[in-house]
Amino acid sequence: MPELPEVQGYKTYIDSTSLHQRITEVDCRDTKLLKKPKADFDAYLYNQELIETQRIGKYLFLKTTGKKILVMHFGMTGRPHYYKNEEDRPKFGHLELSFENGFHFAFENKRKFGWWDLIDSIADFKASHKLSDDARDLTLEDFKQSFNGRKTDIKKIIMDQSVAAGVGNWMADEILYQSKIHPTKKVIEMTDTDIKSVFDAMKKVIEVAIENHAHYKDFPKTFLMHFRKEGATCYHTGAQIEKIKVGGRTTYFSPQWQEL
DNA sequence: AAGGATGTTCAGCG
DNA sequence: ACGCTGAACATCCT
Repeated sequence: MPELPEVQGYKTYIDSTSLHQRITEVDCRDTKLLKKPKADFDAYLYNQELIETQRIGKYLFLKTTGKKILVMHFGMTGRPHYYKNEEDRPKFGHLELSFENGFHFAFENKRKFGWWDLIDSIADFKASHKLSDDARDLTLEDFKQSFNGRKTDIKKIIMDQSVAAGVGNWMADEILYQSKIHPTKKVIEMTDTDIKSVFDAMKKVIEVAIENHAHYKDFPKTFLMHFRKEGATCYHTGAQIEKIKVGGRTTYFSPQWQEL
């Protein structure tokens, strides 16, 4: 689930539930999800408050009253869940912060690909992870710049977090469907017009998805998400959606709509 | 019930 | 040094 629009929703959710409350406990059911020793999380979070969040791509940074910034990545199956009663703790809430008001912030993570870390600087983190500006804020100039010297498929490029932070597998398919570009189109063969249409589609997909709270069923009828499965019917051409692998990732596209 | 999964990282190769 | 590929990661869901 969590690509840029989902994580944006998580940010809004956390902002409206979990800020400005003293942390009374840091609970960890599986230390593999922590990039630093559990003792560090206790030392830097206990008795502190979350004060502000910032999202870059799929990463969420939580500034605290303490000396460190808490970073979360939701992996493939993560989401936050704020609750009060112990019986409501989610089954896969492997990490959790408890607050003075008796509520808990659970970090649900079914497949355990998500993690927490503690860092000093968002700018340093962004640089060391080679993250581009968040795709929502990215300029066409920077986007186009990233294509220089690359010889691979367009889908791989837009999923590259150093090109457009926040774009993941479903968004990449949606963006290419909206821009009528074939996922294995080599970027070196793309015209400026092609690149701009991908860029514009990316912006559109991001905003539409955020407006609809990443709830795919509410997306416009013309969005691939409604028929993003093998053999489903393309809204525009009536042809069958095809499934292929691009850069190791399952990819859905509409053959006549997105011609090579 | 085996295979696939919306992500990231890293080793290995050219 | 850089870009690309494929595997690994841990585990649940279909």
